[in-house]
Amino acid sequence: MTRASSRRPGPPTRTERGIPEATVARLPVYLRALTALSDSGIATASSEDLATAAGVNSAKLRKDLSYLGSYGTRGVGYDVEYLRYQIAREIGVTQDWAVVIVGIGNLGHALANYSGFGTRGFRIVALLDADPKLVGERIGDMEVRDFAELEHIVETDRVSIGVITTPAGPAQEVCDRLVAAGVTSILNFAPVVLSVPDGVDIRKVDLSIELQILAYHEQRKSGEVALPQVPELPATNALTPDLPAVGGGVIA
Amino acid sequence: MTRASSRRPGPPTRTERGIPEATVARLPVYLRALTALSDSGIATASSEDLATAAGVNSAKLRKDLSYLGSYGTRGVGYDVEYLRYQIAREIGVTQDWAVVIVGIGNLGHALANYSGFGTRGFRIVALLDADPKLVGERIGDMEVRDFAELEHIVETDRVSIGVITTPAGPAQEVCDRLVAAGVTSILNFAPVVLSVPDGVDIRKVDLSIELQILAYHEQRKSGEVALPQVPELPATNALTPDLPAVGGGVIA
DNA sequence: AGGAGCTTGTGAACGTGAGAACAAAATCGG
DNA sequence: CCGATTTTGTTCTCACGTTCACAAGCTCCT
Repeated sequence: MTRASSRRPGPPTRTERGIPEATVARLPVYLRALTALSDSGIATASSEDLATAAGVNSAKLRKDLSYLGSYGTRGVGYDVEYLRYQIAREIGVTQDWAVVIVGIGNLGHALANYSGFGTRGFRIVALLDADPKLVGERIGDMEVRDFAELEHIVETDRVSIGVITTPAGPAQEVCDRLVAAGVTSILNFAPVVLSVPDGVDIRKVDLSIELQILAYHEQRKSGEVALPQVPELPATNALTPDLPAVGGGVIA
Repeated sequence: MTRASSRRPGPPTRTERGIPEATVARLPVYLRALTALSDSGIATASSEDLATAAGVNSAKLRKDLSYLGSYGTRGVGYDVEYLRYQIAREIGVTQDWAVVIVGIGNLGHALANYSGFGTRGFRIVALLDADPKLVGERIGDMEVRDFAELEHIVETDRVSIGVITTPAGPAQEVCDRLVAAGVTSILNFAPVVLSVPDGVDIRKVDLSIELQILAYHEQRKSGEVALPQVPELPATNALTPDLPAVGGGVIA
């Protein structure tokens, strides 16, 4: 090889204020486990204890925690309260995040009623829907407001997180409006791929995809035998004689 | 080294009826994209078209599809209907999977009403709850039945997939009952880590974890400045002076 | 004070996944 | 019938994530 690629030469640059994404995704699980231990009156826990409570293996847990700093004590373990606070701070749930929910159908209803929104650290500031028949309806101690008020609400309440629980159809438009209004994190429950500009984070929760993944594994459990493998690709191009129908509807 | 470990010596054993997990998780997305294209009357699509519709890059899509077989035509692309059928067959949604939903609170209600359960291939055969006040209530064209009927229903309707939408408390017990009754795939919405024996697949959908992941990234967007890093670990062991409260409640 | 016994934090090996790049194969125009 | 063009399928390389294994460090007991 002649020339070194454009890699930075210095040290491995570990922890350059960068926690691996896989670790970030597990921190909330650890936080929940610590809360449960704390509620049980347990003051100290080893990585083994914590790992069991969180459903991971202890080496992974230790490595994950090591990205945050050295919060344990060798020979002893971790102080539950202290570690809990450190993780909460790292995630950012020591402060309050304002959240809007757009689309008050069945799912939107369910989320609006979700006590405390599952976790402290998040505060629903508005339930929005474009349907005039829904506007004004009371859910818990909140009232459904018109989607047109979005921009005003986002600015006033400094909303940075939006939850989309509309059907697939209007989801992209709702998403664009949210982004234009200044929302920079979106949790999408609608069964579509949303596109957002750089700088906006988006996460997807999709029931039917989860079910299909389960079905895939289920399929090769029961049988264990080979499936009716590849029914031979038709001659060349005269495809689609009459394949069995599958799926259908935009919300497939 | 003296003795070779118990690794099979043969060829790389590629595609020994094993599709990478990351690919399996994307197949449902491709299926949905193909359905959308099909509904738009598009008969043929290139990997580029498909990748755009699915929100991935085209090299990844081609590699994913290659695990299923050679279903494309070089210089042309993929036949939408044909590929859709092949993916559906691979996932297993060409057959019908019987599903029970346990826990008919807000979320259970929402899922029960979810038209067609999002995708063909899944059929809700029962809504179960242990609360006598809920039993007998009609939701859509179904009636809530007593959780005690679980074993009978699972056997009669050959249920292999269970959805848990109870609160965190009873979730593990419900899970154990499902497994004992013969359910081998579980989709868990309760905010707890469930333990299941080998051979049972479990997937988790967790709103508060998703929100916390968004919060983490949001936190280092707005500031971009360093956080009030590590407030110095207290002397040695006299921890927990009075850290700010965070979280709380078992369902944290 | 010193050694035994735990438990953390981390270096190194391994496995999986992503993306670039290209050869193989099909169509189409002349 | 042949070469240009298009697009797939696949190989190769790199980055990321997981797991093992062990040295460093803390506590407790003698």
